[in-house]
Amino acid sequence: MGLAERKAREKEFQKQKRRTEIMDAAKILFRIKGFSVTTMEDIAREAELSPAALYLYFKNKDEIYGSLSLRTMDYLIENLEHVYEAGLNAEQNLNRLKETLYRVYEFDPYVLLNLFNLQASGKFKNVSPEFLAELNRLSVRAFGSIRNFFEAGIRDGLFKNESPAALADMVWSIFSGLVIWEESKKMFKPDKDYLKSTLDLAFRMLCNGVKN
Amino acid sequence: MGLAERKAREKEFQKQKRRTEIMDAAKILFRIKGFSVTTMEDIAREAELSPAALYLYFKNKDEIYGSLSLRTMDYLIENLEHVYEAGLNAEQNLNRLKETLYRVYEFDPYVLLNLFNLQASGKFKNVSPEFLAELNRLSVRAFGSIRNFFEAGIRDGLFKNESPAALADMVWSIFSGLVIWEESKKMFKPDKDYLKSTLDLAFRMLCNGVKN
Amino acid sequence: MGLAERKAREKEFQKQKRRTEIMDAAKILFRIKGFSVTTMEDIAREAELSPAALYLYFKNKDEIYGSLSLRTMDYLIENLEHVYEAGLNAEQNLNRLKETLYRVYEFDPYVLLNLFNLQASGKFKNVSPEFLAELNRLSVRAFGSIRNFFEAGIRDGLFKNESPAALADMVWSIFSGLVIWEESKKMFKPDKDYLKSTLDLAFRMLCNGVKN
Amino acid sequence: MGLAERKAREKEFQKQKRRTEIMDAAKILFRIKGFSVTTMEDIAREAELSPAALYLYFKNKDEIYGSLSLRTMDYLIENLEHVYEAGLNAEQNLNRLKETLYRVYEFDPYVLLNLFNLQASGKFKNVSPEFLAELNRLSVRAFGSIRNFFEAGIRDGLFKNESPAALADMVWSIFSGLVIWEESKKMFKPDKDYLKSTLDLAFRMLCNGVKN
DNA sequence: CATGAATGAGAGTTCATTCAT
DNA sequence: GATGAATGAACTCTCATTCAT
Repeated sequence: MGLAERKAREKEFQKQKRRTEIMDAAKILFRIKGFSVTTMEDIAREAELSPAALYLYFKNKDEIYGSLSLRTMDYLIENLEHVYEAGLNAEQNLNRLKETLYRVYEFDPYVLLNLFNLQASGKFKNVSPEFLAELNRLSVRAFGSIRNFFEAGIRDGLFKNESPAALADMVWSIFSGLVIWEESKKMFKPDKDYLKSTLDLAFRMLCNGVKN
Repeated sequence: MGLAERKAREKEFQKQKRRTEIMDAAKILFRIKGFSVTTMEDIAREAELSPAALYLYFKNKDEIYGSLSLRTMDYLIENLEHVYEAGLNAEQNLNRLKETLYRVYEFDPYVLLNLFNLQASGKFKNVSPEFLAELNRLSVRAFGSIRNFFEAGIRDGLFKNESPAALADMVWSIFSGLVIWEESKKMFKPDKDYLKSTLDLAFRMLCNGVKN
Repeated sequence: MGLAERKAREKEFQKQKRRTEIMDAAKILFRIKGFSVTTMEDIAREAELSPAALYLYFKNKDEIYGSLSLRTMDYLIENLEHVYEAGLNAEQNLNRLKETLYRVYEFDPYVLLNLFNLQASGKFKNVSPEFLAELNRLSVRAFGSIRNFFEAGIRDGLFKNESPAALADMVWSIFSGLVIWEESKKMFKPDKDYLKSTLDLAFRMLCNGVKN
Repeated sequence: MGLAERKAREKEFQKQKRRTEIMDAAKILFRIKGFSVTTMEDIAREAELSPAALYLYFKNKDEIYGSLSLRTMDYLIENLEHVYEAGLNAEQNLNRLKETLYRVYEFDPYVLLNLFNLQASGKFKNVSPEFLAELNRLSVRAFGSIRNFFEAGIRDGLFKNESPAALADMVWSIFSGLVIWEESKKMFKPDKDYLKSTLDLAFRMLCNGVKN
């Protein structure tokens, strides 16, 4: 009993590890080359497997992308859930939001961007409606968390009385815009990382604009 | 000479017109479906031509994308060149910047986004180094215009003494982030256009943050 | 008017000719090798085209098979419709039926056999339900023609009072059984054609059994 | 010697049992889906083994099919060998033939059909010439048994003086034609079994035609 | 003995691109 | 100048088969 069980767990663990390896390989390539330009062979080479092996772990290419998106979404939601902390002031809370967004960026800098863009488009032929619905549900929830952040802040008198949804739109846009822009600059000077400092600046400006 | 010349000019004009038609067709499709998912046949159908005819006006698919990018870049630069106007206050000048960006967005909402992202990537196999260099030159110049805007504003005491380049980064990021985000929302509710109002809000916040 | 129309007709004719060439190539190969073993490249080679060219004339491999089946079905129905002729005796009418079946065999010896077998199976992934329904409709009609033949013969007192449907089953079975069997013998001795003589014998026996 | 030998025999027995299980699994699937559409994984699942295990008992997929064919052939020959019984009349003897064929059909309704068809075709890449020769030898022998049946009947004055080979062809064709046709009807109405009754009818007609 | 994991070879299909007309 | 017809190259995906464990 003990042995068989441990072996089974070991197996499951190995399988998950492989899935993760493949997803990480794909993440890098999708980021560099884009989804439809990245071939299964590219991913396989990056993951040091044969193309056929990928199909042991994912049903098809779209599912790799899908799993990647869901994973990032989960991470995003998990991190956004408890950002706002009563008792802190406007600066401190906005800072917490900034740090959270930056953490998510470090986890997966690019998939996030295409996420919303892609979920409703006809681009994916092989993705199940269930998956799309799930993705949609998660993105609504993630966005809702940011909106709640501002709602709470306004309620507590920290922020100006603007529409929380509009503020959430704005923060999210600034964040993703920065990611795109700084990522593209990295292509010329791959070593430097401007994101952190530009993000700091943006939140400083934003803070001035939004706090009461 | 008169006749031959006029005919030649007429020819040239017709050719340019066709090129424009093709580019406009491609612009729409790239925006909706993405570059690599859009086929030459799609473009041809949209432009009411045969696929083969496209090759009379462009060397290949990448060149269509390239021309599109350059055209947008030209438009962007032209519009950004004289945004800052001495004698106006911070609000008024930022407003002019906002209007300009919005105008450019209306001209070409999507190519803009991928522009920087794509220029250095391996996505394009058939693009000449010359083209890439040209694109690079233009984007540096466009970005420089925004930087100049802030430099002038700071010199005139309108804006806080932040790094002009960082401010330019920020404005450009906010703008492109908003476009992506609002475009993706359009996929769910295609009729509404939130961009204008979110852009207004963002610039209002920004103004509070940046003005002296 | 005259010219354009003639050209259009010429075009259409060429297209039909190509479709026919492809179908004929496929027919030969499906017969020799079977459907799923025959590759698109096989068909292309036989039709002296590139594999890609096949897709200009048929949506996919299944559709080639489908068109082949429908064509044969049409031919079968057309031939079976007016076999029975009042005023002739049992021998003469059965002879007419035999000749008709033989003619159909010469037109398409093998597709016929798999036809019924395949129409209800899950073997075809890419075939539209409409197509399957059409195929079904045609096979019911073809079979009905043979049943009608016996009904009429029984009504006119030529044949014994057996179930017409059962007699039709029997005739059709004998025919297709003979085709399989004689075709398989041909594989060893490709030059001889036993079908005609075995069919003659079978109908002679049958005639003794069925006539009044 | 006793122990080692018994163990060896036990081993051999177990091995044969497994082979049989695999063949039975394959038989079912080949019948339902056809040879080339049935995958090794399908067979393994049906036999409750891993795909790799199949290769411990058979060299490859073709050999599974081959063994299946040989087994059916053996059964067929064994059953056909002593059908004719001197002293019985035409009806009774034909009845015995009919019952025998039906028994063989119940043993293996489908492999039988393709058997002859396949043996000489290019469908099998991995089948040894020895196997094909063996299969050929068996089918000649099986067919010879039916021919002998009619030879004996004609010699005894039971049947008309037709070519025994032609009569054998006919009987075999009718039988296999009926099986195909009734099997394909089963796809629409899976519950009913018309074969027995249509076979009865056919042999009744045949008997009228062939008996003296 | 049995299998999970892996893969090479090849299938169907698509599409940017060419070229004779 | 314009295009219908054709194709080579590449892509996604499948599956019979192998092999370390």
